[in-house]
Amino acid sequence: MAKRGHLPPGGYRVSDYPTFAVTVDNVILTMVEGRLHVLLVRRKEDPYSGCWALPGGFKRPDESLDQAAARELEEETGVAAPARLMQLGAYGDPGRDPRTNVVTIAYLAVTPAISDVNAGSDAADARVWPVAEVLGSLELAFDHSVILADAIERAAAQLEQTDLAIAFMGPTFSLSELQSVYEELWSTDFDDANFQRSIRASSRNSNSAGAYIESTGLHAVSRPKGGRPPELYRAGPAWIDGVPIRRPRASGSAEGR
Amino acid sequence: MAKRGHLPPGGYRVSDYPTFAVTVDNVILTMVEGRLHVLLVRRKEDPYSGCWALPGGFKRPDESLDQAAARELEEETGVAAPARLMQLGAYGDPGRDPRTNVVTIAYLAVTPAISDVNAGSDAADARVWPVAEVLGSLELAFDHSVILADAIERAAAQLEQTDLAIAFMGPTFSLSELQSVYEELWSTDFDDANFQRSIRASSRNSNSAGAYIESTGLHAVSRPKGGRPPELYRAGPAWIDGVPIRRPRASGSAEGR
DNA sequence: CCACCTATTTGTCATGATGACAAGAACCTG
DNA sequence: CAGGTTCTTGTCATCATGACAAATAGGTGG
Repeated sequence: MAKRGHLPPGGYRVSDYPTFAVTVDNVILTMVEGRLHVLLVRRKEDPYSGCWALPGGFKRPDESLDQAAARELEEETGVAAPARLMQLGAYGDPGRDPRTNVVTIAYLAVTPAISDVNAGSDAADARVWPVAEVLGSLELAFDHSVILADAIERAAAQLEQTDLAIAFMGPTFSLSELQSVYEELWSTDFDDANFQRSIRASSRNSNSAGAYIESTGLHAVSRPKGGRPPELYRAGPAWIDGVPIRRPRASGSAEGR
Repeated sequence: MAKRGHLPPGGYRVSDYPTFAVTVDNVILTMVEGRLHVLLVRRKEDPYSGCWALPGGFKRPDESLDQAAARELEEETGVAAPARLMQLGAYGDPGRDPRTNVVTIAYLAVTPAISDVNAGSDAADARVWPVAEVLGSLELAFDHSVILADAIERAAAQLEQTDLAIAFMGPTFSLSELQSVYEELWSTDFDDANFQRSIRASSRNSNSAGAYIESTGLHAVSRPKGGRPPELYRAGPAWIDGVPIRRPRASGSAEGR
């Protein structure tokens, strides 16, 4: 505060104030064989060289934070930015980057299974990892483990409020694929019959613009292990808000993750 | 990207990358006579000198973002930081500050009625404003109108997930005071009887650690206009999650705010 | 003191959502 | 075709919610 007292009247010089580097980091979640995965890159340079990290990089002055996030994602992994790249939060603890003062803005998005991931020039490698493995044993660079944990929590919360679960799906999908998303992120186990009933109920949103999901007339091709081929659905048009399905509240003791 | 190609092997100079000023801004919401209010300060210096703005200021390198938010709030308004100062998001569009590249991290908190607000040395004035008035006619500095709108939306969403509504209340409160918080932020009108039933139901959380609210034996003193004096409640101990009351979904046409 | 007003609280009832579970349908393999 | 797997339809009891009536506990004006 003393500083400000010495300022010339009518303004102050911005150079009196500390400066920071601003970066963006992306948490890209996807579902592979019913398990939650996250897209990571292996760092090529110090600090944390060789370490796995969230794809991200420095913001430029002439772009918005959202644009920076989308650009860095594509540059480092070759993955096109999903439609809804939502801001997760800012992380700026002193010392989180050993070099200098860095504040990072974390972004969260969800995609269908990613076909090809290509490490950009800044990264030594890039691939999707099972989240359970990453949080369990893998050491991420910086405070990226914290960011990842926050992202998963946020994604789980969003499932109840928005149609985020659909973003995990491809152009068409079965209800059991959709069910696995909710079950994985909420660590719950739905009754198949009741799940279908609830989802279909939210798609009969008589009032709203569109339904949560729409039936295509199609059925999936049968798979080696057998079972009745499921009906295929697609995302409903312009579904905005409402509650796709309600998250069961823990009834007994506390629950971990 | 060309830049990075010329870097010395084994590292890079941070000075090659653009720097930013990082600020924090606080949205402090409170309820005055049943209407939502927000705490603002009048700027003393350029840019936007004389304009009303969210209380905030520059982050220092040796403090966390949370600490910076709490410090700036107290410095500029004399208001002690509420217990739960939660991060709202980062705003970093190019040109949002005419001086230089500034990224701001917005915080959101809720307090009971504030007794005394005192403009700090950086501010010409400080007081609470009705939110309806601010969003309707008052021009805020920078992009603070956008931040405020986002904050209100977030607060409304949090009402359904957490016990945030209690943070608007003083040490003891009546259920109709609590009801007015939900009604104001959700633009709804609850049936008094049903509201009480729902709130009391969430306080009988048999399993969880604590109840949402607890009954004190007391009753409020009667007021000039008459009416049965309401029973007084206090916040329940360590209520964590669950759903205090469910937000009614819009049934008919679209809704503003 | 009594009629009348206001605000809070308790109670009733019909409806709709949810959880548990049974059973049928459509495909696989052997 | 028997038996296994997965998806789908149906039933039933229970619980939460919205609408509404009525009782309670205070005020004010005559």
